[in-house]
Amino acid sequence: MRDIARATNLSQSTVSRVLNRTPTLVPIAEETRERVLSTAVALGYRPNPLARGLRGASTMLLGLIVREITDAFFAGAVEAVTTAAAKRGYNVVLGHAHARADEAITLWGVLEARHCDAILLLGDTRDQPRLLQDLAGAHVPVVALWQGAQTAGVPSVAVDNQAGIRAVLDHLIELGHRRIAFVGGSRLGDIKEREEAFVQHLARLREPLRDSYVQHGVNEPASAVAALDRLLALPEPPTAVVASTDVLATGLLHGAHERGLLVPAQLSITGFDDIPVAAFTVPALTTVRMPVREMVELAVEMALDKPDRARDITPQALQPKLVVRASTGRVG
Amino acid sequence: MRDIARATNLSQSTVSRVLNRTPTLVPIAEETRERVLSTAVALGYRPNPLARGLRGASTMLLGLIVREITDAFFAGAVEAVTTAAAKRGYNVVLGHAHARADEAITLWGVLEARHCDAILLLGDTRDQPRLLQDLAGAHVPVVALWQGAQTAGVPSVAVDNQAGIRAVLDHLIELGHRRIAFVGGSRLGDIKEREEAFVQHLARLREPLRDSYVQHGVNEPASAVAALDRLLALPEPPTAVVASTDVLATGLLHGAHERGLLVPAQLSITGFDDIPVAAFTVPALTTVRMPVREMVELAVEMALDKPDRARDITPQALQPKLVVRASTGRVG
DNA sequence: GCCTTGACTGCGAACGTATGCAGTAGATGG
DNA sequence: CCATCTACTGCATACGTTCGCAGTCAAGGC
Repeated sequence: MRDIARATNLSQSTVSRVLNRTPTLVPIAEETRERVLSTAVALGYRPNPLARGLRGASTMLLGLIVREITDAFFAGAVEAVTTAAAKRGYNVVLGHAHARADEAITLWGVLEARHCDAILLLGDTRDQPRLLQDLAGAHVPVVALWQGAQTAGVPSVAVDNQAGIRAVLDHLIELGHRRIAFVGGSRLGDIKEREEAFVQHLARLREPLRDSYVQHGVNEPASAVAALDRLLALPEPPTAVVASTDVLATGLLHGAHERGLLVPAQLSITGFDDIPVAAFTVPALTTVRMPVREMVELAVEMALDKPDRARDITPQALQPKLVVRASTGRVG
Repeated sequence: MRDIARATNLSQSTVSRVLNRTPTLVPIAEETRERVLSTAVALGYRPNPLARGLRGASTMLLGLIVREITDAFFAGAVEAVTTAAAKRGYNVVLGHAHARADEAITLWGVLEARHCDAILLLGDTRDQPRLLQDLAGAHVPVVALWQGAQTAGVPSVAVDNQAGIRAVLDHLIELGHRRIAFVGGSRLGDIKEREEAFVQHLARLREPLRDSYVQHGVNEPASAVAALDRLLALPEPPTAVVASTDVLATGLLHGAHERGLLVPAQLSITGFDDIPVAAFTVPALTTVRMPVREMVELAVEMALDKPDRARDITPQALQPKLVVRASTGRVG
């Protein structure tokens, strides 16, 4: 920038004012503006975000803490975030928490130190109350995604898990299923909400919930395989299994095939999220499509475009949509 | 930092020297050091990376340009990178190129402007010669991963694609297959090397390569399904298909199932990469395991620990390993 | 012709850190 | 007792910006 000032015989401050097209208190001559801009281009000027941030201005950095990036669903979400951020000229600083909340806290500190303009939190971290506490007292807008609906203190964007589960259950009931089991990945956030929605909706439909029909584990295919084994060992094994995520559903499909069960003839399986691979499993997975892009867009908008109002907004949960494919069929 | 200086009645410069445990020219009294450190902790001091970078020092930022983060394989790689970077106290700035090389160029500029200490390039970008040109003239160490072996100008870490393909082919031949086809995702980098290795090794084994037995597309399951259709329509359809990636193999499994083909009884399918879901497809996928962590660790080491020597190093390609699962069987 | 006004532009101080160089003690040797 | 050396510590500046404030110059009103 100093080079530009020298080349144009102007002061460095004037150059700064021109380049920021800022709604400045003082006016700038049109001729000067053009002269500066052209020489800026000629000299290949690139602003230094470090110096800008140092002065307290925007760093154009969006912090992103993601709990488990290996998860296909979150990978897609990260993509959506980078896209939405890039659209606004922002860069994304990625923090990976390895599913360990204490690391998330560390990351949090790091990102704050980096003066990110906003921070997005992907995936549930409510098992770590201290993190949310820190977050609430932060001087950077924070928006949480996929933490479940009732996140206290932190603005969040959620999906209507109840509606999704209702759609899945109605679909299975309509196909004649009565023995429907649930496989959850953990007891956190969205997963927990889906489990509760499962139990509640079954009760509302006056369908019995049998013993041990709700299984837990971690959100990995292997865990689903183990849960399936437990379900099949029951005196009255289920004819349909609702998985709380597509990742688990993938494990169920695999487990069923390994044990010689035909899907959907002998066992119907549903997922949740509609990750890209869900359309290409064997058989293709009936699941609930998550409006990832919409949710991310909304979150980024909240975080960057109207950060001051973010705290007040409690957006209604966005609506998911049932996608029927080949992994569900009439009870056999 | 100034607060610490005030609290300890020392100058800010001394505090800086202590906190950086720098091999300083001038010595520092042990007592002072401890006094500074304790008050630093007490005041909850956090260094400001912006200011540090401004002064020309390290920003502790690792730039990461990834071509397609939705790809399950790259998602795993990103995880490995964040882990390796965190181990060294580095943060990762994520750039997503959306498979568009021109965006990668933009990102490149952005990351350079952010004064990243090093930049990692994930996935092939050799279709954009200008990018590599810029990279070669960069004043930041750049290391490329999964660009194929013969990357000119830029230090890179590669996998021995030939060895992987040889292992797959030997395995299939041993199972009695003679009609073996190949499905590639594109004609770039690793994929291209795998295709070439396929053709070469078949020739070395004196096995005929039939017409149209090498199919192309993009690296998505749907593309593999289309390729499979073309292969099955041939007068002599293959008994085994080698996919250049697990993502494509997933599509092949899906396509085969949809068309009523039993895997592996009627058709054997192999992948490449061993993405996490490969062990849980239906049936479980025979594939080639990519040493992702080792490769990433090596790349990060090259980029951060010995950047000056990075340009000279031409690491031998790391060795992949055949993983036999259930998607391959004796020719039926 | 002088003063006011308005339209610009430049000056200079911050932001938080790193570091060369100059200072200031106390210790030690002559 | 003075000079010299050593072991520290402080001063000052630079890094590339932003922005409040002061300065300059021409035009216009009286």
